[in-house]
Amino acid sequence: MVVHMPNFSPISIEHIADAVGQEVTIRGWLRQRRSSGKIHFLVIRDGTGEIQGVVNKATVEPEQFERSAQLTQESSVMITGTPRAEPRATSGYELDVHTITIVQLAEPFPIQPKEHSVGFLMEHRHLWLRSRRQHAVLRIRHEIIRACRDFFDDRDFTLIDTPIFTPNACEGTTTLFQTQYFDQTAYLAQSGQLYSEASAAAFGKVYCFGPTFRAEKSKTRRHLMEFWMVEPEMAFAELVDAMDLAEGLLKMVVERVLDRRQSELKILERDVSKLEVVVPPLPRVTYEEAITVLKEKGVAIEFGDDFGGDDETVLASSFDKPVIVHRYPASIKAFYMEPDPEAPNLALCMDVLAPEGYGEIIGGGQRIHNYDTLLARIKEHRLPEEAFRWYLDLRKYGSVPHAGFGMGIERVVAWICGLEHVRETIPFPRMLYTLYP
RNA sequence: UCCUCGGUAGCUCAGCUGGUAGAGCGUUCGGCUGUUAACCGAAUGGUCGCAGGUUCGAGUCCUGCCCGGGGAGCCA
Repeated sequence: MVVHMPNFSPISIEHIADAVGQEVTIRGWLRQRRSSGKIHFLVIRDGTGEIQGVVNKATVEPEQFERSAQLTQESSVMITGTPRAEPRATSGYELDVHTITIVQLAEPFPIQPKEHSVGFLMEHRHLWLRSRRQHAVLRIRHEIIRACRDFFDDRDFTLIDTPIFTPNACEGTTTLFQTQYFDQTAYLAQSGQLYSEASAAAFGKVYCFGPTFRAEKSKTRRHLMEFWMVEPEMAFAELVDAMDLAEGLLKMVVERVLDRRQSELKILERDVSKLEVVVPPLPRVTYEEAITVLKEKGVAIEFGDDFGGDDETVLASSFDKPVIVHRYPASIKAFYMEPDPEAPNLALCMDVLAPEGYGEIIGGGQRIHNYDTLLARIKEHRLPEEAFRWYLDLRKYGSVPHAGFGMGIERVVAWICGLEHVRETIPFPRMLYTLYP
């Protein structure tokens, strides 16, 4: 199949403004064709943008006009023509088409420019990715991931990736995907944190960024079975350092998307004023204060209860930016949380709740650095001591206070894009009972 | 695991107290020189999720099962 034309180098549609008046070739797919008898309008997308091509029967070769009449939705094409500014076009530019090369004439495309059910679209996720909305969401996802990496790289964190096959539960509470690792049982990682703690003692400031797996049968708009998490961990750091870091990270992520992805936010019809207010300082409340706020709003909750999805929404709606909630009761948090020296029943932990009901986007805190305290917690939680031998070792050889957190990428993307459901924030979502495509 | 809603044409849906299966979009053909989910005319389209049952007669009523949407718990 020929995809190179001898005399023209292809240009991407996002740079079409630079080529006004010159003959150029674009390579892409036909989003839509409209016809008015002797004039055809071809909407072409190439992954960077879209442009309407005009094929005028009076000015093109008859065989070119015939060819444009045959084109079906999503046919792959190479189109040579001259771009010009056009006030009637939605993108501001149009292409006067001279020649059309059909790379492949597409069969009838399942996804039409009309409403479809979520089930149908998910079944055709591999094709749905071509839509304007999905394209915008995934470009914003990319921008968010790039902002996270830049944030940590700029602050001298070292990227230390953690394993996906693990011998045991990191936290022991959530359900893990079990698999065979030759002749022994292994589990897919639910967090890189414990390994990041080891890395932090070697590199000082580290982060890991990878997929995590939870086999919980959660069926809500906030859950996926496979999702991506960025997890920084810092040696010589305490709870307040983790909170400061989280605040800085969120600031940078939101700033970057507002700065570089305005057109995508517009496609998604996101109310950007809700994002523009996300500037430090973020409100910080203790768990106890949060319980008081909830009680004042009439929520039936008592000190010691964990927040449900609705509680998080009520709490977050009291603020117009993400809110940091810290010092939860140790009893409802993971075993490795450092106890508060001023109130040993509390943990030096924090969660960040996104506004507008998007829920917990960050969870973390300060880790136990004392050997005896950690061993006692492992026993209390009835965790297999042998499996945690290496983790306990970290408390024997130069242990220091250390802290970090994990940020769930899909929830952040859902929040920033203003989406109803996290399933659109990842190219191929893994959901309860849905593994195809 | 529990609660709840749904499954009818390729897609989105309508189908009343049981009585011959419908529309729009798509597709095909024809018309139209500025369309924006174009428009106009014609043609095309069905194992009513599956299996039983009630009935003269079931898309419609009953039972069981399968699949999907939304939510709860749990979590990021």
